[in-house]
Amino acid sequence: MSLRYGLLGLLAEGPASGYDLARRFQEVLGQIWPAQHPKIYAELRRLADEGLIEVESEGPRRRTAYRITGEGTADLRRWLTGTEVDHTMRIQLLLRSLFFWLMPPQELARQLEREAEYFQRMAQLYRDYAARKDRGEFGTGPSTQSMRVTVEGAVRLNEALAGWAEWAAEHAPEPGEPRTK
Amino acid sequence: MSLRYGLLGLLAEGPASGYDLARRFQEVLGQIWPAQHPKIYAELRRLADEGLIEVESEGPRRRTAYRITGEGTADLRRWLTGTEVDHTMRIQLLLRSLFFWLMPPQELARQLEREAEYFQRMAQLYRDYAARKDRGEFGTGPSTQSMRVTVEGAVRLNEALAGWAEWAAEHAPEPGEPRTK
DNA sequence: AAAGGACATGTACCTTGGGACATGTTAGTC
DNA sequence: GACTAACATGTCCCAAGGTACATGTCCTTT
Repeated sequence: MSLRYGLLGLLAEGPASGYDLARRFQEVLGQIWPAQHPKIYAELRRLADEGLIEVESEGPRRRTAYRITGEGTADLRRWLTGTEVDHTMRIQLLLRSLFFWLMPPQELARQLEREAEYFQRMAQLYRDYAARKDRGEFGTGPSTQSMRVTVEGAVRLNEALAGWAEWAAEHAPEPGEPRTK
Repeated sequence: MSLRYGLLGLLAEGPASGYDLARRFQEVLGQIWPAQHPKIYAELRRLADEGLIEVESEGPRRRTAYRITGEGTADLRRWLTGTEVDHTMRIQLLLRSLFFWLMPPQELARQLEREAEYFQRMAQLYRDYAARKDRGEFGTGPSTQSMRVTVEGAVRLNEALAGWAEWAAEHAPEPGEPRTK
């Protein structure tokens, strides 16, 4: 249901087409909550069928922009305030880290370095985003303030993982042999 | 494929039954990489069919313990060193945070407080785990050292999210109205 | 002796997510 | 006038994940 409410939430900021929404998912939520366009278009049709959104305008190239309805807003608010937050994370690298002891030390060192770089890069990307936001580049309305909070979360998450990858490189486990027999 | 390699990796530490594996997934990986028992038993059968694991022993109550084979070890190592790490996260709370501006301020404050508590609690849980590990309660072998690294990651992640939730409460967005029309 | 709880494994179904493939349009540029 | 990039929407199928339901065993406690 998260994709559904993600779309509804983005539409609460203003009308948008499936293409717009796919781009915004990619930009802000690429790492946090990825969504492919086929799923987005399908969900939009379902939302429209249920009356939670409606067609706002039709443009060139079959572009169809939607707008959230009163019912849609109510449903979204119910989700936000009335349902439990799902705390599952699925961080594949952390799963892999359980098995670092099976990797050749050199290979492990190389991988951890690359990972640290990756998370540093992502953190910087979100920090830049936050700076632009703080300069007022995206306006100062409520939804922009919300976005700022989200971006802060992304920065902190990536920083934490970057720091961890560096720590892990220093605390790398000794290589070992599996108990095959 | 992650569940598959998660199981293979846990079996590399020593023989275990589906029930054991389900418990260990729950204990260490509950938050990081959840796995339900139906999926685990199904995957174990597939792994056995492919010769990556084999039956080690059969006990009371149909208990069937598996052991990893040489092929299984090779396959696991190929995964660890030869495939790209998947960086997607799917943190639902961060998705929700984009829409905090649609929540009544009081409700939002309450939710953020609960979330901060939750992440603090989880961080503490993993810190305790780390402390027991450092005291040598689980041995000192390579796989235990690996586990220590994983636990450190879990601690840092939860601390980061707890800190963020507190920060978010102080930087909560003004409530706003969606553009229904 | 009964009952409850932990042990142990499974089937079935439904939802979600990801990737491949397909198609056509409009605007800009060389 | 031809080409290319970005715009824009979709179908189809497979893989992965979650939940409900089902079944039976062994041990401990009352």
